[in-house]
Order: sequence, then structure tokens, then C-alpha cells
Amino acid sequence: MSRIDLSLATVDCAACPIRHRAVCASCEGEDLARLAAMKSYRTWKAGETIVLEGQALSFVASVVEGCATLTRSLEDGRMQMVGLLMPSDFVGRPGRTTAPYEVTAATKVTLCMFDRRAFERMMTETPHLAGRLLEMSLDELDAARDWMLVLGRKTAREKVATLLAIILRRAPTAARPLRAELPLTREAMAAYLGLTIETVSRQMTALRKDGLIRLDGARGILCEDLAALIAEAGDDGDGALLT
Amino acid sequence: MSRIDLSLATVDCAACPIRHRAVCASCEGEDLARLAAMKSYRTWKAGETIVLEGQALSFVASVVEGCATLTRSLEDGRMQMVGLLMPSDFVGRPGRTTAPYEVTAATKVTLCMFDRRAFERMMTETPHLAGRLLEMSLDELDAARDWMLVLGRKTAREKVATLLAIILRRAPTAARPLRAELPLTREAMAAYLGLTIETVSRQMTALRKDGLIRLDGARGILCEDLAALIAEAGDDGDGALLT
DNA sequence: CACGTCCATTGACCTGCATCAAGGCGACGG
DNA sequence: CCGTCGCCTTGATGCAGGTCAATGGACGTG
Repeated sequence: MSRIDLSLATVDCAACPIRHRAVCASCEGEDLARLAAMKSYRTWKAGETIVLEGQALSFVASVVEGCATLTRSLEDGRMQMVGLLMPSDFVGRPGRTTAPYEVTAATKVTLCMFDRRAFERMMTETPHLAGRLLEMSLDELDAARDWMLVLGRKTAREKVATLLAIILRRAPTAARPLRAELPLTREAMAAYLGLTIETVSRQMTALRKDGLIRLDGARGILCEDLAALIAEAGDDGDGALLT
Repeated sequence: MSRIDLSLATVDCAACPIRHRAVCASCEGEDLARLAAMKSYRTWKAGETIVLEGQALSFVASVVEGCATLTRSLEDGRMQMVGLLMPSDFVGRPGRTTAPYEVTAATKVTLCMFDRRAFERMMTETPHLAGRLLEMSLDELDAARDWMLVLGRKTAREKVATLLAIILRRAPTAARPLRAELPLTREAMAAYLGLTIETVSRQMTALRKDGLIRLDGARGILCEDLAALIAEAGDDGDGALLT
């Protein structure tokens, strides 16, 4: 999901510094100004649909705040999450007119949006922008492929441990115990992991009873020993968890 | 996996016309010549490893002939295929130095290779090349996300039907019955689908007994009614199968 | 021809997760 | 204060697919 080093996000644009770095890490003054000139903001409440599957998509955007999900569905309603967008992640596809999956707000979420056509025009005139987007797409591709391994081969316990570890790794402070607030409901976690709500819940309590995590309400999680949790995730030495 | 319309592959390069269209659909004379000047070929036998997981990757390439797989593994040996490369597909990642997954020849396979550094240099000088690679990456991303749905939510029967349908859709002739030679062993099919060999085998015979396919040896498959097979795959109206 | 290797098939059995069903708990409104 | 709604947890049960094991066919080799 094309995560950007937020420590770089020190750009001279008060409104959404993160986004500008994310879209165009090497943009200089004038390009940055042009990007800034054509942006607009919009906010959705948790649970609202941002784009329907198959719908025409007239904008590209990046997440300023909150958390959004990408999902695809089978005709009988079974649903799989295929992407999780966090602040600084990019939404939309230059050169594509329709959305191949549904975009939904997981929490209250704010996007910084650009008209797709205008953005594409700028891409042709600003060569390194395409290179930057390519890099971000490759990051997303890596993340998608890591998730294919999770979905295809991990047990329920490993799946849940994997997701918790990923979220805990982003914890705002490094002090032990690590603490994070889950941006996802059990339903969203299940959609992400290819499980049911019940199985997610059972594995959460199992991890708690085994002393690997503690729960603080339904959404707060605490972890004394992240390495132990990562060991439960069954990853090889190379996995996304360790990068 | 960035499939290219092969009907466009009428380019004035005798050795590997497909590849040039694939890498740079809009390249004109001079650019094409520069690409051609720095290429080299290499062939692997079925089963050989092309690149190890985590290994430095000094080239980018495209598949001229045959079939290669991308796989990722857990530490205990469980393995998941995360990509299947067919002729005209692109391998390698401009801007990345190491391979995040293992690349293996599924059949005898020939790659047309470029030194990665030289290719990257050319990218900076040939703006539309980055745009083209972005488009290909987005195709791969779509394919990966479709597979996440397959891995996370489909039953074994649906998974096998999905894979067979994808392969039959590429059948060289449209005459009924459709006929295709599987480029994959049962083991590779299982790796792709997140199943075991035995389950793949059982579902193949179940589909045969239900009259949806016929088998011709271990690798040949025949299908009178592709629509019926696609119905078994459980896809929504939007799926990759119907495009 | 006998033998070994590789790949696929089939059967018997078991287990991990889905399914179905019943509460629990906190937030919010009347 | 109570009722209700959304979200989560827990229990009981069943089955899809994994695991273990045996067999068979295709092919190459001594």
C-alpha cells in the first residue's frame, strides 16, 4: 500500500504536507505549486461508500487522515478486502476510467483529490511523476503479493497475528507495552484475512490467553513482546513484518 | 500479469516482436532500436530457478516463450505462488535491487533481458516508457487483487474452475471443444490456488464427472461449454474471466 | 524387459474453520 | 432508568479440505 516514510513529510504546504510528498517525493517548487492548485478535499464518515465497484472514477486522491478499504465481491455476496489505505496512500489509477473494486471508509476519512484528467495531463508534462507512481504501484504490488501468501497458506492464528503485528508496528510510540487502536472492526479484519468474524474473535482471545497480547476494550491492543507475536505469524525472514 | 493484446505485436524486430510491443507499446523507430541494441536472451529448462527469493536482481526482462512462476514461502516451507508469467509479461522492477520472491521456470522458458541500470537510464530519457510500465504494473496489481479474492473466498471447486477457465480463455483456436495444454503441474496449480495437490486432483475429476471438462492425458483439457465452467467459478459480472 | 522416477489419482481419516445460535456489553435516545 | 442497536464473544455442531498412505501410468535408462 505504498507506504511513505513520514519523516520526510516536511513540505511547505500547510494543508496536507504528507500527500504532496507521497505523490511526488522529488517534486520541486513549481510542480508542487501546480499540484497544490488543483486539489480539493472531502471527508466521509465511517462506513460510507466512497466509490462503487465498476463505477466511473473521475479523480485520483491520497488519504490525508483516517483509513479506507478496497474490497471485491463474488456474486453471492462473499467479500474480500484487497487493499487497506492509510494516510499518505494513493487512491485511483491514472489512465483507468473505472474502479475495479469498492472503496469504503473504515473510519472517518479525508481525501485530498485531484481531477483525474488534469492529473494525467500533468503526468505527461512532469516525467518523474510517472516514475514516482510506478514506484508506489510496485510497493502496492509487493503488499498485495504478501497478502496472497497470508490468504493462501497461513492458519487463522497466523493470519490474526500477522495483522496485529502490522498494526502494532505502526504504533505511535515505541514504549513498551506497544499500544495501538485498531482502525478496523472485527468484520473488516475478517474481510482482510479471508476469515469469519467469529474466527477472528476466537483467535484474538486465544492470543490473549496465551499472553501474547492484552486487550483494552474491543479496539485497543497492547503488546509487551512484538517479536513473540511476529513469531506466531509464521513469516520467513524476509516478510513485510520485518522490513 | 500485464497481458498485452498480441494482435498489436506487428513490430519490425524479427527476434522478439512481442516483447517490444509489451515493454513499450508506443515506442517509435529510434527508441525501439535502442531497446533492441541492449537486449540479450537466455533460456531455462522446466523446473530451474531463475532468481532466488531475496537475491540481487541485475536485470529486467520479458517472457518471449514459455511460462514462469513467482512464489513466496513461509519459513516452514509452505509456498504460495504470487504470479504467473506468460509470453509478453514483464519480469523485474526498475528501481529495485532485490527480488522479493523466487522466479522459477514452469516450462522451458526464454527471457529477453536488459541490464537493469541501462534500462533505468533509458526510462529517465524516454518519458512514455515509465507511463507504459505504470500501466503494466496496474494490470499486475489488478490481477493480484483478483487472486486475493480467489484465495480468500472461493471454494476448492471454484478455485480450480477459475484457473481452468483462465487457461482455456487463452486457447489458440476458438473451435469447440476448446482445447488447452496446461502449462502447470498439479503441484503448481495447487501452489497458485492455495490448495494441496490432492484437492486439485479431486476437483479436476469432479468437474470431469460433472461433464464440465474432459481430460486428455494429465495436461490436456477440453471444454465444450466455457460459460458453464465460468459459472462454476462463482465470479461476479465484473471478474477477470469475463473481460 | 525390468526398474526407477516423476506425476497424478484415489481412498480413509481427521481437524480447522465455517455455520448456526445465544448472550454480553457499551453507547445512545426516549 | 430502560430499551434498543451495533459490535463483540462464546458455545455446539458439521463439513470442506488437509494429511497420510497406497496405487497407477508415462517415460527414460541400464
